[in-house]
Amino acid sequence: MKQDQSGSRPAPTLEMVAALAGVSRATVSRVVNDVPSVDEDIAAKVRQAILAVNYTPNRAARSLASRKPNSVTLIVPESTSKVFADPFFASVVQGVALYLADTDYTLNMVIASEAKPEKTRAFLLGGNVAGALVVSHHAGDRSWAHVSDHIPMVFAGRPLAEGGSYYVDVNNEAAAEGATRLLIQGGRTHIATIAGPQDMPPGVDRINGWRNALEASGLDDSLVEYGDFTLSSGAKAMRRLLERGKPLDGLFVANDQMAAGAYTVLHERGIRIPDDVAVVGFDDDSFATSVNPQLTTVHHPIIDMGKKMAEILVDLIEGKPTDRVTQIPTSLVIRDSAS
Amino acid sequence: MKQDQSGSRPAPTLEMVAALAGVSRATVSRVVNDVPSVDEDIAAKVRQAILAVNYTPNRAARSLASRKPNSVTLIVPESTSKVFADPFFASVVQGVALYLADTDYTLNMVIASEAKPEKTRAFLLGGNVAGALVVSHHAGDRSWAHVSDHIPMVFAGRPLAEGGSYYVDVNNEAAAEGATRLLIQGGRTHIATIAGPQDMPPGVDRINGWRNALEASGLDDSLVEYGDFTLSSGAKAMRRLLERGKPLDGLFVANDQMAAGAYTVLHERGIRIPDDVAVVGFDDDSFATSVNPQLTTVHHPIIDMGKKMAEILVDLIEGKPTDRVTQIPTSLVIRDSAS
DNA sequence: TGAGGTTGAGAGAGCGCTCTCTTGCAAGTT
DNA sequence: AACTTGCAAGAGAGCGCTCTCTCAACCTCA
Repeated sequence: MKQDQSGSRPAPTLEMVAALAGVSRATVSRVVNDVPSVDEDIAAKVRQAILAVNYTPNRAARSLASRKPNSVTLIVPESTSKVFADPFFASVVQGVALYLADTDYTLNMVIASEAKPEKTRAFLLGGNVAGALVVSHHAGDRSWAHVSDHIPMVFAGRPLAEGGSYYVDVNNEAAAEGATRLLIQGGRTHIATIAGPQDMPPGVDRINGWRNALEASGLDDSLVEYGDFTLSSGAKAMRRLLERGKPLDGLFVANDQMAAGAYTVLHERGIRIPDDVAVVGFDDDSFATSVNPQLTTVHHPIIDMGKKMAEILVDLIEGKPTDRVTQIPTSLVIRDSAS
Repeated sequence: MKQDQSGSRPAPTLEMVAALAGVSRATVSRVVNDVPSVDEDIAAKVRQAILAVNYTPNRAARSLASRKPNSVTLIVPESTSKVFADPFFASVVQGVALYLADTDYTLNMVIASEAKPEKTRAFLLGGNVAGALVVSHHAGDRSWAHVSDHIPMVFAGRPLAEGGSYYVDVNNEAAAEGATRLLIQGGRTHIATIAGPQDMPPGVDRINGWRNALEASGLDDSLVEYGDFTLSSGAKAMRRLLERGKPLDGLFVANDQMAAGAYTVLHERGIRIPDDVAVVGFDDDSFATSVNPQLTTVHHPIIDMGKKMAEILVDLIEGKPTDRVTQIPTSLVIRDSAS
């Protein structure tokens, strides 16, 4: 438990391995980097020496010598980080970290202060970072345009204003349409929606999907109320929907958290789910299985999204041709609130 | 939007700044590192040159030359990362990142694969990292003992088996005791608890706090049921509590998520909160304000915890004397479920 | 005025790697 | 036998910094 390691022996270097194996530094470097043109006998001897001294390459030296950074930054705008009470953030990070674990890139994280954005920008442009991932509620923020001229960047979610940036997203519109179609197929004819904010791409896309499905079946699409993706806003929207006094037997909610809010109001009024009103949510987060009856919802594969973002970023860094927009497939999880 | 920057001019170096300012590289280095013994006129000229070429120090070179890493790693065991549906993880990261933003350390994140722990260990011991923070459900996992002999480490939460490691935590026991005392002061005399798992320190400490408060007032402490911190386990525990058929007018729940589960059962049975049963939770997470009536709960300052962890780690790295255990103060947030 | 002291800037040797270039050697060619 | 080829290993020059050492310039005081 000696936390003081001031006097600890320094980490073994390439040089030491070379000396032990009786070869040159260059040869050890070749072995470490899997350069094929090394005699197998020699390579074996080197590998043994590496194990013997427990050698690990020094990343700083490597980065310096090769003239390229070996880390990738995940940026979370400060305002966004405050809102992350949902598992979205943790899951994206998880996906990203899992993918990068198998590469030579290290993941670092930055909370981008809105007060001094130059600080983050300087960090990114200082040549210390090979690329960046942005997880933001205001995806595609124009403020990153300048940065993305210099280093590869990949965004989580479709930017509100498409600007040629690389991003990965789920097909919110198609998924919402599918969810609504389930309601229609279940025989529901008065289908409302609690939509998300219309200044966020998922908010816009999900309501459009709902509308598409209704139009395709010639159903009424006037039963719309808006929330802000929070539980309480979902409850309020549900109340407003009910106060309209119109018939209502199906409900598509733009995320599970608002659906949980809607549930409380429905329960209050003694409206049965799914008997009186069938409900479909979106995201398949912890709320979906927390509520009773369990929520039928669209599964949003966030970890996969993180993985894909990392994959695309690495491809970009290494100059591989890559599609600018990537859609991750969703699936409808049928539980008890609609089927 | 040119993602291809292969031909972009290289980042400015110390050398370039020195040339522009007409001084030596060493002098620029002094200015950058705030060494006092530099003539103010010259320093001003250098600063101007730095601005002119938009110079940012190369972290790899710095780390190499100074022979010390400039990054700190946040480790999340794979098994833990899967469970992080709660905002705990995101908040700790946020706190850590916020603190480090004002230091010269960069935060990097690793998901420690349980399958190949040597990989993480090699990374940490390879001399590439100045220190590490561990956020785990099984805090104080003995597997880190070897690592902490070599680099400073700080854990989130008290390890189950105290082993001399540095950690920061809230005083779970005292906080739980205070929460229970509120119930007693409110005149409740039959106070139950839904406790957490007894193989996790918060689970143990919180039930102990509850018991302490009851004993101090000579009340019965037999009304205990256990959950695993999930919503559904809270509901089940509540059900078991009610099935005992004993009088019950107060309830302390070891976290808000289980409290939310208990709520659903209480509502089902028509038991009024707080009129029939007053409820106090723990954590003050999003569940506390999602439920109706809003939950009186212990505020768990997770962001502060992250900040403190980072602060202690940096102190450790820089050799400053530091307390081994740090308790972050909690506060009781009085809402509607008990007062 | 000159010895000794102080202060501030420059010189230059690395830090641990990568990578190009060169060298040495065995095999193939005439 | 003298030559060219081909290929694997070594030499050595950096990468952009830090930091110690050295030295010039200026002070101070007898």
